[in-house]
Amino acid sequence: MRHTATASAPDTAAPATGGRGVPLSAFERETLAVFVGLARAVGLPKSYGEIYGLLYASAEPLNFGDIQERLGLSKGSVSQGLKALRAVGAVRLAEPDGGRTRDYFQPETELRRLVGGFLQESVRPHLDGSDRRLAALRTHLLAEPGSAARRKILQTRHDKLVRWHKQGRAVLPWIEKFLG
Amino acid sequence: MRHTATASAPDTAAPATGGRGVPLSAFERETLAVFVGLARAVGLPKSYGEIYGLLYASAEPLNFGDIQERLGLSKGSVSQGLKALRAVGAVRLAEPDGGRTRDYFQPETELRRLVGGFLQESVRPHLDGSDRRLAALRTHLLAEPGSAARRKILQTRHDKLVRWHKQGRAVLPWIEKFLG
DNA sequence: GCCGATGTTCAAGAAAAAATGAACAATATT
DNA sequence: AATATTGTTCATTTTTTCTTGAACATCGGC
Repeated sequence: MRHTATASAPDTAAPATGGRGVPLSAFERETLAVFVGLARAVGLPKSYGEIYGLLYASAEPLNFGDIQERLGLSKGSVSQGLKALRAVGAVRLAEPDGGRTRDYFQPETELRRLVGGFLQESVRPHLDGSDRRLAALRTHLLAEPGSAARRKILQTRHDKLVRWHKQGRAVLPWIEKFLG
Repeated sequence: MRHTATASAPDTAAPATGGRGVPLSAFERETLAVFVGLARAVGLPKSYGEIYGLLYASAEPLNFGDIQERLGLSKGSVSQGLKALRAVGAVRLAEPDGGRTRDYFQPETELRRLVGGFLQESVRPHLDGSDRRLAALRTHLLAEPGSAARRKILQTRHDKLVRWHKQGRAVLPWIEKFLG
């Protein structure tokens, strides 16, 4: 970490992006932008993208305080962001180096792991959730009123939906392999 | 459409989900739920999922008024939703049948087209946007200060990022083919 | 065992996204 | 052409999501 200025900071007009410590270089800012965009595209909060981006643009591991200072984020955001990013395997602890007492963080830079973690943590659950819904659907379909023809069509639709689901599941491992 | 009750409706306490016309059947509600979930997972508004879901659960094509009534959505939402869904190729016009004057809508039910349209309309643009960013990054990287070792690391990171990008692009057509 | 330094949790505030509705356009009907 | 019907646009309101900050844990050193 750079120095104090943690709780005693006189609220020095925190600019849009960028904390009070060492300001971000052009390289860093652009890298952040890339990952913020990516995060949003994937439905993650901007701050997560910033955190990952900062780590990615950093040759050395950073600790909690570094991240907070340089990005000008609240402790809460940094804490939650790191937690989530670690959960999907996008961020890891650096090996505990000798004298250091605080945890230092590094980005996972292998695309395969990154995507794998994301699919595992974010996509799978969705698929599983739908599984239950689809089962329920099958039941309700039987109770659906209407002509035989109508029923037939809905039947077909439902079958297709189930098939989609299976295909969806099937592509995942495939994608991972492709990126390996 | 069913009947009047358009502008003259006495604001009959519109329930959470469900309009004033024919209420949704269990089958329809569950189907909606599936697609609302899917929409959210993909970053689309809930209402888009509802619209597509309703069409999907419908054996016959529906028109603007049908959709608005059954879902209890505002005209604005239905209009925008249909527009967006048509833009990604998820919804199509039913062939103009004889006497009908209004447009009737149908869901696209081929997974390949659906996903293809989405990738084309939503993912591609993101990739293209990043392309420019990455170019800028390369420039800034040269201006980045620090030791040779540090520069080397950042260089590597950046190269990896560019490679990811290429791989990302490469998987897309592949996914489409897989779902064909 | 107490203190200080680090981190976490979560209620409340801020920001972003989506839905609404009313004014406006377009199209069909008479 | 006038009018009624259908659909679009967009400023405003509502809802959802993200961020903040302060109270509360945890851990290491003394």
